[in-house]
Amino acid sequence: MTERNASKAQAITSEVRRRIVDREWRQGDRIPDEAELAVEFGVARATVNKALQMLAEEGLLDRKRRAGTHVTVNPARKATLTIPIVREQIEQAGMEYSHRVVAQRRSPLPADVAARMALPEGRELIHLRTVHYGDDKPFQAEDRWINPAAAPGAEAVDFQRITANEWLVRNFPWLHADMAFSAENASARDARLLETRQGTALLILQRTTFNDLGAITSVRVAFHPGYAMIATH
Amino acid sequence: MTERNASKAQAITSEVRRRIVDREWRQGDRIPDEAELAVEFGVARATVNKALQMLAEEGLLDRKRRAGTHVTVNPARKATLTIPIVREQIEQAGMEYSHRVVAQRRSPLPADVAARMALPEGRELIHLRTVHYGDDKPFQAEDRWINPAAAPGAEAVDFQRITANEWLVRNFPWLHADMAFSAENASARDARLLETRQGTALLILQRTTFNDLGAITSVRVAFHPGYAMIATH
DNA sequence: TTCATCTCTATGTCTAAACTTATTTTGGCA
DNA sequence: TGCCAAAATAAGTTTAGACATAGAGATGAA
Repeated sequence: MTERNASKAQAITSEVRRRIVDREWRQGDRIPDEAELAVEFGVARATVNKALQMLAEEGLLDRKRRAGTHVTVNPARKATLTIPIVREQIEQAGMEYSHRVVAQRRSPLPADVAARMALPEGRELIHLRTVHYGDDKPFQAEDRWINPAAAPGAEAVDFQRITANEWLVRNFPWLHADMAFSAENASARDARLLETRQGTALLILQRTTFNDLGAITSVRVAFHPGYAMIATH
Repeated sequence: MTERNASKAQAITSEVRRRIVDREWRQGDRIPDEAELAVEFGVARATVNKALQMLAEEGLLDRKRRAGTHVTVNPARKATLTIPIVREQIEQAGMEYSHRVVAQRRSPLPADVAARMALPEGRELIHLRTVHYGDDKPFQAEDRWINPAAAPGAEAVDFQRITANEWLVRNFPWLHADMAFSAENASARDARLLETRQGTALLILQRTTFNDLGAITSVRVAFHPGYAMIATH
């Protein structure tokens, strides 16, 4: 057993992980079944089940009824990204947060955003452009569309006082989200808002969220040059 | 209850999620404790516990002993990214996969990579540059360092036949990984390998993996222009 | 042979009950 | 009033046992 101060299930995941990493159990091998491991570790089968399910979710094990549990051959591993709230992220970095609403109006939806939101092109939504600053240096520029049909009350909010993201996240939890990372050369507008040169490579995060009434919001976030989105596993 | 054909725990997560989305339970509200919900749903407390733990992991609920379960106020939601194996990704898109090893040699570790791998600068590792193609169009260019101390046998592998990623992933499961996404303007080399123009914005994935012997490999992947990394939740 | 059907097995799920533990609440004491 | 210790509480974990079910393998019919 590897761990000391954890739950039994945790200790079992650690030990199984160790056996895989140390290649006692090779990729593709079938490992002993739950009942056997329960005996080996001196715990109930439910405990082994919990441990192995965790490792299966992690992508280290493949489990199938009747076929048993195998060490994954080609572990296409997963990473969890936490998308923080900008203000919290900036404040955690010890900087002073501020933001500026560059534009706020009702506008007809352009085709690309309409497709992402599964709404008809030309529908009038709230269109918002905001720049977020850390210690007065541009941190990210967001271009957001908000659907009042799925987020009633949005028209009445003063987004100078509370950021759209915070207001939405606090009031309209979503059921489903699409997300994509890409890179773009800064447009003239991006460059102006982020105080950089046109053409600079920017990390772009495009995210659309949905609840049972449809798309809530779709946002394109352009991060300041050099920004890296970190994930650890 | 919302779901029909799922487990009881699943049905409970759906129903609780619905109550939150429909704002029957508002952000910050304390929800009934496990015992009460168990009675309401007519299941054992363990089943409610499982359901609520799932929602807590998702970031929708905050749970504390004695204090009870609350709807998260500022859900900084998580997204799971699956980092696929290039070849599988290309083949799944219906394209024909091929790759070319541009360079393979032992070289002294530069400072930035050394820092990421927690190895001394100047240590001689295997350095590999590979381009992966889909239907003969460049898909990604990778610049990889492999530590034979953590991945014994790496020197003897013919990386023309099997890609480094596949060989490593199949033979050396990792315990820990660091990952970062960023954007860079294509260098002259990037541009040549990806058959694009210098300065084009490229999505860069930087990943370092570790096992109990230390850093296994550190790789910088430059995707072809326009590539987007997708996550759904 | 090939296909359909049956059987069996390892995982999936649930339950009731017990015990553990973090944390809040309280109540007593100074 | 302020502080500390004790009690209470809600979640965390485990257990033994049961039943459900996917799906691999065996069996048998065509």
